[in-house]
Amino acid sequence: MAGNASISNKTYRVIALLQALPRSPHKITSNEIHQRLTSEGHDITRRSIERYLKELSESQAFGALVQCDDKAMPYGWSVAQKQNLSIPGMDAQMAATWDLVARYLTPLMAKDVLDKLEPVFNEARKWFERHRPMGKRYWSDKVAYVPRGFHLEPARVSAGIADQVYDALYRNRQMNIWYKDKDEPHLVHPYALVDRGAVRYLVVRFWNYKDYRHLALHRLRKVHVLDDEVEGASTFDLDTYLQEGNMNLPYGDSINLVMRLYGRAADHLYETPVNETQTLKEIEPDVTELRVQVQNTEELRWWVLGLGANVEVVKPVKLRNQIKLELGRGFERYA
Amino acid sequence: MAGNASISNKTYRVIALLQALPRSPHKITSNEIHQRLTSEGHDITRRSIERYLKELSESQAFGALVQCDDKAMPYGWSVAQKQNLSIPGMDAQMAATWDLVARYLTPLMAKDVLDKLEPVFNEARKWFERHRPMGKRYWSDKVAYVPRGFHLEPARVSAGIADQVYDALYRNRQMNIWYKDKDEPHLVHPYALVDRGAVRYLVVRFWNYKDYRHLALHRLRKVHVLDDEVEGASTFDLDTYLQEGNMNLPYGDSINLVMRLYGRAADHLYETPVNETQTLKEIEPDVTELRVQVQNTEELRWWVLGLGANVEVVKPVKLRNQIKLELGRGFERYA
DNA sequence: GATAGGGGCGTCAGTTTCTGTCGTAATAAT
DNA sequence: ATTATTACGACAGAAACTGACGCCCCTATC
Repeated sequence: MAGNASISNKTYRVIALLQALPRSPHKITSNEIHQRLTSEGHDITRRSIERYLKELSESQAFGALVQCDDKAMPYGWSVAQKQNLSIPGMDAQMAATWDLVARYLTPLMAKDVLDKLEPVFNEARKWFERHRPMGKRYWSDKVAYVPRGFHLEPARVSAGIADQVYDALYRNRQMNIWYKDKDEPHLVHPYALVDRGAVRYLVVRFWNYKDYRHLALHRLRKVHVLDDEVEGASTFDLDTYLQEGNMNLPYGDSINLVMRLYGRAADHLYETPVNETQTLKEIEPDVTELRVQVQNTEELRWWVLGLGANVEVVKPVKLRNQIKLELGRGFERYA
Repeated sequence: MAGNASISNKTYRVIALLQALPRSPHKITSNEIHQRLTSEGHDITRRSIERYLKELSESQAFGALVQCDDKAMPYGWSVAQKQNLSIPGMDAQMAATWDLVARYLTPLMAKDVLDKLEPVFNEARKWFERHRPMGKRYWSDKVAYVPRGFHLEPARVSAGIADQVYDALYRNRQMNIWYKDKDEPHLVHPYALVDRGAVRYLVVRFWNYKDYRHLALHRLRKVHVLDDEVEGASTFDLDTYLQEGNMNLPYGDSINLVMRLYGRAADHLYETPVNETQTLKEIEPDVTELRVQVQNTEELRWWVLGLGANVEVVKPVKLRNQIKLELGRGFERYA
């Protein structure tokens, strides 16, 4: 034991080892683990690591947590696909929370992202399974999540593509991409990722071009990450890029909205205000006046239009006229 | 060592111990841990557990993971507030995924739920911190999440209330609640939780009443879980309850919607279809016909209205007339 | 298909560390 | 005041862990 804080305690070594393991289908050799642990300050022989791995993979203690692919000779070790171990462990509250998170995210996020979260959700599900009160209703039968708003299907991103894109983005690497049905790869420099809920866009610059382009992730057929660095990565600033309106995002001027709400239309705003600047005043029976400072965006217009005849925009006049015009033109469609 | 699979391996014992620890501010005594591990099949003395706890709380290995409250005599052990340890450990993909999940959920979920997830998000954040490429842009500077739809603030639920409600619901326990500004507690039987995004409702029956009521979680000021069982918990069925329209949820008849979309309004439906029954056909230049089978709900009408003059509902005639009427009445507001 | 470099694993013996037991002092509970 | 619990130091036998070494098998490369 040299002077530094080298750890010769099996427990710590094993936990560090477990943390070094990738999740299947990725895998790692005992040699790589050895290097990694050594670089983390553990003073340990490779033999010990081999022993730990063997023991863990044979133990039933945490249910086939550690897997070994011994088909090819440098064995590949990994954590089983769906297994997960959290510290602190699950309890009722946490399992309920994960259950809720799963419900929230399932309609919202792309499949490939959900797949990554699956092991955690699975851990929560298993907790319920194990602690299921006999003859009683299951937790998930007691909870419903019914989000507001109309639901559209998220675009599908093939497994593995997103991983590589994230990797390139994270490590500032150029990449070759096969886009849509083009056969030729294109060399691009990735700068940022913009998630619009259903669709994720990658902000890139094509080789030899100056301008930024936006690629929808689900249109990438194949990706190959290169070793060359992205040029100018440190000068690109996503915030200002978005603020400049480059992606038609809902950034608008701040306006002081005054709106009349009829009937029960205002009810939900008491529970869930637009933001903290909101004030509501009942100016006559069944008529409530909303005043709030908001961004003047496309989404705001959707929201107002969606409320239909239950609302009337008073100010700003410009927005009032826009809404009026839109309603009028819409009505004409049906004439 | 008796005949059964009792585990006398420190590593496994310690991991089991770590999983038995609650997260601060909850805490557990060494005696309780002993009971729990024993019931899980570990054959171990309390002394060993005490030794493990001491060792873990003094070790720097996982950064003050285990805490001890030694102010009062049966010491209270816990996992530190923000600490978390996942197996398998973080990698770039997973950290990026958690970062994204945090972005998705932050505007969506109530504060108390987010607090529970904080340690995981924190673990991801720390991973980025540790693997930050020198002088390079931070991961979170490369990613933006800009959800579609107009954002309303989720209602606030005080910390601890939700925990107790979940607990009562999970364990089928009656509870006393202090609702809104009423001073008196009410005895209720909780049956289910319905999450509407911004607001969570608890389906309960008040003591001595037959009908079900809905309580918004953020209106509960205080909760006291009792030891008495909920009556009739096993006969209550949330699904049918909701289907019967008891909560004005967006469950509607299935209809075959035919709609004309003008200009670029149809574009996003190619990327993010309504559902798998959707078909799109360009019937004339700049006019696309959408056919899809959907639930005829309030949210559908919001969506259609929100699209304003860019769409025209063709069928069903009933919906067409509703939309027409709504647009007409809306327009009149501005006359 | 020969050969070299690794990788996996059996063995061993010294050493470390782990464990249950017991005793004591301090702390809560009654 | 008295009783039950708890924390913790000490100890010694037992268990396990470890690094070293060497053999054999696999794989890649020529």
